[in-house]
Amino acid sequence: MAGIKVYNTMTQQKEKFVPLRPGQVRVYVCGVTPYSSAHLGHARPNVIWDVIIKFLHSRGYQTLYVQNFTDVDDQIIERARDEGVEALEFSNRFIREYLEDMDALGVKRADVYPKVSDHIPEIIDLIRVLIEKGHAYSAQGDVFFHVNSFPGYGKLSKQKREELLAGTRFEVDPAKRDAADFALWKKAKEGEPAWDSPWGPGRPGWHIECSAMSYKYLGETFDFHGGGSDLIFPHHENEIAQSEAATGSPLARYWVHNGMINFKAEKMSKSIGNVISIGELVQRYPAELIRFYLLSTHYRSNLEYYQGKLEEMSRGWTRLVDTVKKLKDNLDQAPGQSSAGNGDKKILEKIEGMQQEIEEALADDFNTAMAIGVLFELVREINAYQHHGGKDPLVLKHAWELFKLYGIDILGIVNLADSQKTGLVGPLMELLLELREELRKEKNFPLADKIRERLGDLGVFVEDTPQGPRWKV
RNA sequence: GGCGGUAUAGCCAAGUGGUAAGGCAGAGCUCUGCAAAAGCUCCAUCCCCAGUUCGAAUCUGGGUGCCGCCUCCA
Repeated sequence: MAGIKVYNTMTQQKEKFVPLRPGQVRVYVCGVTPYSSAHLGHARPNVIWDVIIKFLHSRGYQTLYVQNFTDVDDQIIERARDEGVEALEFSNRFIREYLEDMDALGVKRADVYPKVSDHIPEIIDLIRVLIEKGHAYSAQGDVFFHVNSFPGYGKLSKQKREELLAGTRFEVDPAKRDAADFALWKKAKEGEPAWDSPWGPGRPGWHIECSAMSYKYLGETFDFHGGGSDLIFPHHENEIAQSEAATGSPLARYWVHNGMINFKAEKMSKSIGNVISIGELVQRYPAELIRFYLLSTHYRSNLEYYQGKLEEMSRGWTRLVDTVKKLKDNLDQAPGQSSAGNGDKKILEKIEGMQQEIEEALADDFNTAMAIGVLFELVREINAYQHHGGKDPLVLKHAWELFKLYGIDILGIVNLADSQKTGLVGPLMELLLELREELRKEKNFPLADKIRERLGDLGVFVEDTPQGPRWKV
């Protein structure tokens, strides 16, 4: 089986993946600051890591997956105050919604979702260590990380320290020794949530929570650190500085960053306001279609979204899903005995080859786009086989197993359930189609066509196949 | 201005130095009572210039365009 290779932002190349502990993979992915509804841009890393985790499981790895919530933050405090509610109550609402959105997308939950508000002591401990080691200093109730004390600063984003200072466009806090120094602890302001600390009441700065929480749950060094490419600087750079200055060990072995989703050639972003919420999306489209869209492009590339994009995607996606559904039906009805003719052997070999291609694609920096491409080759192959009358259960079963493993279990882009066929609808449709079949036998085509047409008006598509009529909503 | 990434058919998109996966759209055909579905066939020499090489979309150098980061951001 193909070994796994991963593109590492740190080294800017694909590397062979070797976990720190044999058979076990530890993953930290930066989550969100919960002050508004999750949007499509947030869905991307979640779906990608969902696939990576499931793929690792299929390869026999155990995983420990942590994703944080930064629930102590300026925006949260501000908006909660506008609404007149407690900051934590405010953020908890969006955390719940976030988790529900990810559930709706078929994302398996992480093992731990640590929140900043639950880890203040750990954060304080870490800051204390950094001060003791001379990497941080307190100044009138604030604590800053001293960037010049950490020689590796800039190694992830490939920035030079001097140039970072030159590019500063914001007002520099006069309490800082250097403009590039960043806050580990912020002195409390009037009316803001605050915790006691050795430096007085206050709250953590933005980056320190990830260092403290990843250390707590995953240890000094773990395997994957993920997140959007917009986090490379300053967030991940600062995490590295804090963690590595404190422990002396590398923070993560592989840095994995996903590309942005653009709306009209511009990054989808809460601050720009051009977002499309996940809640809205899952109302309108099947989760599997959304995942299909997200996974059709390699995770490191940028991805476009625009009105009608999902409709466009759905045409190809429907062909995939319909093929799998029909295949499954035919397999369930197929005779138990395999005839194993010569033609059947040939296609079995082809299917075998496709499985290898998919494995290689996923192992090669999680190339889901290529894996989907191969799945479409299988679609064509198995449709052609059945088109020409092939029905060897061995062949059907093999094809089905690939669709099941990759299409359903790992990528999550295929759904078999017809939610709208539940209740009375199913039996009623069966009755109607049975009667229509009798009309067709009697060559009463005008009436049969009328039924099909009227059902079409209702959004029910009927097609006549050699195996009898099929319908879908 | 600095740093990173990217540039492949009408659109989306993969691509490991050896002569361009896949999807959508389009054209023709087969099957079908019709329709649909499905199948078959057709549809690109890879931004520009120079170089390395027997051979480059793939490597090197130089351009140009686009995106991201440098301020909160998945």
